Amino acid sequence: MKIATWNINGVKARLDNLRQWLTDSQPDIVCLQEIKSVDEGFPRLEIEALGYHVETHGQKGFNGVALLSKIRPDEILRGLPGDDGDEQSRYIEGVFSVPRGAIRVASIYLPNGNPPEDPVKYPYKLSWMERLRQHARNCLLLEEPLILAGDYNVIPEPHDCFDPAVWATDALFLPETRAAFRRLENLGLVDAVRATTDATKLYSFWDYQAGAWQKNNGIRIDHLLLAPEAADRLKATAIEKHVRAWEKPSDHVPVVGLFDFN
DNA sequence: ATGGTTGTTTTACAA
Repeated sequence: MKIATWNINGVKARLDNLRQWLTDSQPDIVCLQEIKSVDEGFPRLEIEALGYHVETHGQKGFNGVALLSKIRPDEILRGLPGDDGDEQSRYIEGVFSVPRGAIRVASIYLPNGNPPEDPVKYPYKLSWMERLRQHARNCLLLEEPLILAGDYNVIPEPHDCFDPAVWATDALFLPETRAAFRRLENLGLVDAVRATTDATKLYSFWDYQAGAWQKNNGIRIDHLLLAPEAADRLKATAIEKHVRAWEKPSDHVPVVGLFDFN
């Protein structure tokens, strides 16, 4: 079973790319971020025509997440628990039946947090990460395959970016950000890409500006974090970076995990 | 070299 995460930076602007990629890559479950659309604006019919079930948690103009799946989910949770006042659409979770039980898959768009000196943005990022940790801790009690996939807006380690000095004061790489990400991992969650390769210069995002793609000036911020029950089933991962060279690309590329749940 | 780009029912802001 192929499970992917992709920040598409606007589903309407990226519809041709999304259709091409779904047709080529044939993922079973796709976690999308930054659909930048309300639920009614999502190109549902076009995606359903390719054989996918569509669940969205949209928002006008910004943010917005979705789950596309070849099999229909049994349950859907919209919004990250822990703050009823949070208006931002950054979390959707689905439960899917597999031969030996059920898997739980979340699409996560973790707050960017920049600029870090902003009185609201960076504290919001850190509190959102703590809410995610609390929710993940509860999910782990179920002892089922859990896959938390998305744009974490976190560069976990210096070798996950082209030039650590450039990112030293950025909300994606500040020590407090990385520590919060480690607290999440320390629950027992495994970074799928790092579990399957020692390769360096693996990136999932290249800025549109200053020729970042051409210079391979990228960062790795899109991650699949796996509960032990999912990590035990992980066979391979891939970062589908060829998509970044397409016409009108997103600044992120799909990151996929291949699992055997049979 | 203090630049550069993309998306959004935009005309500012987020990334």
